Amino acid sequence: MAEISNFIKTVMANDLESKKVNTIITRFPPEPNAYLHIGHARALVTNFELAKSFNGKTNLRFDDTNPSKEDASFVDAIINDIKWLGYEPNQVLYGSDYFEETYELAIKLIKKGLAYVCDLSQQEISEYRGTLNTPGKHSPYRNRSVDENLKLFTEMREGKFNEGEKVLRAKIDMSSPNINMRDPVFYRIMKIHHHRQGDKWCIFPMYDFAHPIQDAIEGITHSLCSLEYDNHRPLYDWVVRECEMKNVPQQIEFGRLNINNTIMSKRYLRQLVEGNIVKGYDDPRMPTLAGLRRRGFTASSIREFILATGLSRVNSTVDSDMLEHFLREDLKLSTNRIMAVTDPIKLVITNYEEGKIEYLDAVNNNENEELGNRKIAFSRDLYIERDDFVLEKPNKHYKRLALGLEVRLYHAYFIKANEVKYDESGNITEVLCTYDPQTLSGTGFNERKPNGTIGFVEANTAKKALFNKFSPLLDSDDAEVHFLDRINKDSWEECHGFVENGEYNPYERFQFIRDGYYVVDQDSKKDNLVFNRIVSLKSSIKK
RNA sequence: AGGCCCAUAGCCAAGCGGUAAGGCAACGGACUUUGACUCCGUCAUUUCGGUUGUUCGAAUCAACCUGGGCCUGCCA
Repeated sequence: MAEISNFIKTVMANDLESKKVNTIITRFPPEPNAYLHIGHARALVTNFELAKSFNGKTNLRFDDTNPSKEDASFVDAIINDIKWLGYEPNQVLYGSDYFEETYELAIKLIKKGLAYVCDLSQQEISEYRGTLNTPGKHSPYRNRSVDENLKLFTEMREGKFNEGEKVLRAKIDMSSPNINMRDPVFYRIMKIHHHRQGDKWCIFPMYDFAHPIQDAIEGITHSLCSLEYDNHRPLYDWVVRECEMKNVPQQIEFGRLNINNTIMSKRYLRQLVEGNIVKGYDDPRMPTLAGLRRRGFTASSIREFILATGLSRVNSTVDSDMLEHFLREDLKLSTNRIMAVTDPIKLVITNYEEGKIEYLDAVNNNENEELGNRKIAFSRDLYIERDDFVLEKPNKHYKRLALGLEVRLYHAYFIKANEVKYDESGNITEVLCTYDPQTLSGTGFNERKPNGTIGFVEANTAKKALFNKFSPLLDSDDAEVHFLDRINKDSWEECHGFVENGEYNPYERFQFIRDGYYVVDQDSKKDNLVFNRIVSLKSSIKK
């Protein structure tokens, strides 16, 4: 098991030391407006693993302070993904459940003279705020009396004003070089139904006010977030201090995780789903946890990937090879390896008895005897992968079949290619071979070395299968305009092939000997894109 | 440009004043019932973005420079 990044551990350890505390509580605060994707997994795994390593706990808290963007439909999916990843939240909480306390704290700030109701329009607030280079100026409403603010704020809550008419603002410093400190808005009016609170509220706290309060109320010791909240930390601390919260959480920022050639933006993922380019957030092409799960990724491989990849105060873009590496690592001992041919070419063993089918012993996994053996069919008529055959051996590294060469058929015999048949257009339709019965796998035959080992499937018994060659969703650098177009065209190639007719359980993972292909199960009742297998061995083809 | 943050190999990432961990990728080779796996080897010394400085000693400290990121929502 990999360990959590030193960067965060060190920060944490120092902090614990100075506070004389010996346990921590973290929280994972998704906004319920999308599915979790592999990028979120960094925060997710980090929060949970960190708590675990300090003997602490992690709360799941839905950050639902803006009802215009959120709805309940993502809540279950998020909980499900977290559990699938192997984590059990200490509590499942909702930011909106603290609205009453949050409101009381706003009153407290007003009484302390640190918050005021402002009548400026949105645009005016923006103008008064100043720019990066020039200080802002005070709102004309900044010096309202405590009593007047109290009255107005109460009326805001009672719904006496329209959206946009008034907001509650903190009174901090309009000339601060940190624009977040220039009297930030803490409450706005939104006459919208909230998925959890119903119509109880028409004023909603902003993230900057609500989040630190929620953390403090829950006793969160360390509030991890991404780099862009760095500028908000002074405000976070201000809120905790001025609200006189007993618990003082520490905000720690770290970089986001990206994976190359993978599109991670919520906006684009939403477009894919809503535009019906993919079949939902759990489509195997999606980088969501649900999509990766259907693509065959294991929870443990994702956890290990996140831990191994580390984190720091830099947004990182990790090679997708790394993700696949950890999947292979996880599957290599635990899965059966069955054979399949994605782009078939007929292979006939001319010296094998016509009409006979024999069943050979095949090891399910060379590295894990416990997985046992299975029987695979073998006969005169086989299919092999089209690019496992070439007329002439091109170089010394070529370890597949060519005319005149002998290779091993995996789990079976040595065969030698003697002749090729063509169709009218000159395409190869059939390779004629002879086999050597002495060379059966497992018999210890070692008088000759074959020019490699290739996979095959017995033609009469094989199951037809539809494969998709998966290419990851395109790079986020690509121009927006071409975005959907490209995904549609290039990310999904189908091909018809065969899988050996084994007794494997269709819902069990196995490794398949070609990299980058996924089996499509057409028989599924649900839809015809059920990916129940992961294809994870490293590329067996080198050009 | 005002403020803050960041910079170690193709990609991640340790290191926190004592002479550059590890992983992925790549490349040699051995082995092999997949070219996988495993094993062995290679892969930052005009070296840590650059330049100056402090120091017996600097990736680590300081200053400046360069490059990148974030911030002017009643989003989170």
